[in-house]
Amino acid sequence: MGLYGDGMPTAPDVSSASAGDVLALIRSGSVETRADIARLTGLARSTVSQRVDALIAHGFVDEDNADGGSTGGRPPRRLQLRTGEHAVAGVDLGASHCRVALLDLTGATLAQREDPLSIADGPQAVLGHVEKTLHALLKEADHAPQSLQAIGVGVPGPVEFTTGRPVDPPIMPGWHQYPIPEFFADRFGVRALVDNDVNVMALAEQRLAFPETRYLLYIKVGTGIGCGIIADGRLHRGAQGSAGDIGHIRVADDTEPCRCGNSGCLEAVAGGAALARRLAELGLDAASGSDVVRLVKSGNRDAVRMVREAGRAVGEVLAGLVNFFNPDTVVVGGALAAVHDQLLAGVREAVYRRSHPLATHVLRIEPSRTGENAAAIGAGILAIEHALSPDQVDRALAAAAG
Amino acid sequence: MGLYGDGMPTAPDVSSASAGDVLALIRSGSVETRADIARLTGLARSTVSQRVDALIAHGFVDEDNADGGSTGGRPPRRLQLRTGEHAVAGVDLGASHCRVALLDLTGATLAQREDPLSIADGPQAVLGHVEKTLHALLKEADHAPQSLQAIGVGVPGPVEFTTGRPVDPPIMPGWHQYPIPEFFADRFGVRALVDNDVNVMALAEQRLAFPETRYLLYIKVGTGIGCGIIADGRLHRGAQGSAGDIGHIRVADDTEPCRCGNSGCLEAVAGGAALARRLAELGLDAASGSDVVRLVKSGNRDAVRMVREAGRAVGEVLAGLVNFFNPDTVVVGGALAAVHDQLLAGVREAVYRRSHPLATHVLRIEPSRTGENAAAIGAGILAIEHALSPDQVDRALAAAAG
DNA sequence: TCCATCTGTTCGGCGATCGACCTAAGTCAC
DNA sequence: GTGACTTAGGTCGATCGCCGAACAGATGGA
Repeated sequence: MGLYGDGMPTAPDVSSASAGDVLALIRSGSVETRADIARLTGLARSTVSQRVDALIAHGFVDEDNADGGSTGGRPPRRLQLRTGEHAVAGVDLGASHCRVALLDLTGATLAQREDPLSIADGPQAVLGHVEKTLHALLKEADHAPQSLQAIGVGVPGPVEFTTGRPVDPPIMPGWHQYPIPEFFADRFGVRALVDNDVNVMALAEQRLAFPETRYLLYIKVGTGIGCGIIADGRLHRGAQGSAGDIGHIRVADDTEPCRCGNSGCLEAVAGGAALARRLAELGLDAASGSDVVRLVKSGNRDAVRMVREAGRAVGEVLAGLVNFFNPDTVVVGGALAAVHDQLLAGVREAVYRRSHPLATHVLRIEPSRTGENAAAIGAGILAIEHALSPDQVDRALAAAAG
Repeated sequence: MGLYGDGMPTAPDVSSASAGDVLALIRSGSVETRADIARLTGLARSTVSQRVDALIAHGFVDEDNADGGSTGGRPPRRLQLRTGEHAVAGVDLGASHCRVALLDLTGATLAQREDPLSIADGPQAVLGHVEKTLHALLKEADHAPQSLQAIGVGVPGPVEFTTGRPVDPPIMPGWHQYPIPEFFADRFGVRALVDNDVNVMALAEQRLAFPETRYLLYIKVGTGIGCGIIADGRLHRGAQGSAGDIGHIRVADDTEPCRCGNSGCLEAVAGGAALARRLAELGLDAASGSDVVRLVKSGNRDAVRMVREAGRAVGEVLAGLVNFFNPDTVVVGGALAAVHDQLLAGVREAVYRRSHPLATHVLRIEPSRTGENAAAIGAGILAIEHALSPDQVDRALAAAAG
């Protein structure tokens, strides 16, 4: 079973399966041999072979000739996603860093690199850097540029997903309406999918760590606070693509002023920047969320208390979202999740106190299991799922045939 | 253009369209003639005719022979959903009422009836009443029982949609895990779809009043407060089917005790029952939400002020949900929406103060446009969309052919 | 060694779809 | 009016894709 094991967003459709659908079945791990496919889809074995042959001919599938696991008859030949030539890129653009990862089609990392880079330098500079880095990674992994199938990009601001353009991103001056997909189409000739960074982190978390869940919230507690939403196995982006913007939801009973002009915003109460500022006011050496983490790890009482209270504030808001959205899994990530003992205790405490029993009955609240390149991998997953979508695969086969 | 005019949840898929898909196109209003279908799907005109002929033969489609609207050539024959023999039922079970509506396949009401009936009488008594009522309505509308295609049911509590069974419904004693679909399958031989009443009201509102929107929240402010969620044109039910349960989200700065054991719950602050109780404490004659409405309409100052404040409380919570979910339309309905001038003013005030500009930029907050039988119609729509789903239609044609 | 069992391939048959051709039924220019 | 033009829809042979039966391959077990 591969990375996308049993828990594809939805079990691929089964009736009158096209070649692309067959590939989805193989990729999902629900079938391993031609005979499996015939049994599951109801297609004739001859038809299945035809589909599989086409997939093999175009390099989508590999046949593992050896080892069958016979059950008293001719041993089957195992099929699996071919990971040879193809690759995708996942790009994680942060406020002050840029991470680029080259992944094979199973999601495994072939090569990756992180550099400090200010997003405020603007699209030309930042994307130019990505372009150079990606070429370097392709060389490092010994892949031809043509092997690149698609590119996923996570950016720290709201994006109109269908066009891949940032819309009024607060911390990305110069990026408003910049056509990121066109930039990559011109350079690499492939489709680029652009999404909010928290969204792609949620995607990575669901696909890699919780493949069996279909309703997941990923809360990122870093400098600010955001939320990625997986509904029915797919990313929920909302009407304008700004869904999950929970940093300015008001926390009950708090009047902390926020840079947005309101007061009591979750971000102003529990965001890493706010905690650092308040610790600095106490005379401690803290300028950012990572300083807060350092202080907590060193056992500083004020920092521990503050993070715990931040967890409660997050939990207070989250309790409402759990009632509203009814997820089965909540994942807490971001820089502050590095001290998740303290943070999660506060979150759990508040959620279980305020949410309905029906909603919390099977609810899991867990720390993020994906590492620091979650965003890059999530962006890569976006690219993989585009490149291997049944539609896309069928188009590729039809184009090659015609 | 029919009830489901331009704004079906998603434009029906177009590639290699089956007969069911063709029907979906006709129903959505995106095509009106055979030639339209051929143009839109890319199918050969002969194939289209074959599909349409089958649909006509089985009574799904009618051909409007007259009037074409020629554009210089032979005038086309218009196609439309046949509303002749078929019908569906929509059942709205409330705490103390039962409404049954008989609808044709466009969603038009053929006959309907409402009776006072306590849901606490239990499933046998209540569903027995529905059965009798439905037979009476079929007779009234001069329809044979076999013309019934499906039944939709809205109940005032959480439901596991796939099985149609209520789960721990607080105000429905005796209904926990009761197999409602089986009851109707035994009596009428058709599929019954059971959902929460607020969900079906949201569905009715979206399909009838806001067909072009895909992300809608329907807030019902009645005795309690609940929310129906339309995401990407479909009902969002969450992991356990309890999504939208916003009555016990905490309102900032309020410590009103709630029957759930917590304090400051939205329902305890702004629910009709809570308002009535507080008005009664002021010496006014108020026992329920309808009394509150009466007092507001008669111009009672305390009642007006209280409803306005309730609107603010709803808006306070809604502001957070808008940031999180990013809908393009919010509809406020329920008994208290009868005085929506006061209620909506409070809601809008709070939402526009607390929500992000990006999320509120194109956000509409409007009173419900559907009347008091919204739930019954919404339940009926659930039934219609099941009966006319491409899968279901294809199955029906295949069964008749075989 | 031979049979049962399971996998995968080959190939003829069949049904669905296509598309060329034809008829129907209107508009428009003159 | 009349005929050219345009668009809608039907008819029918050709074609393509899928099915399924027969066959070949490859193993375990009697």
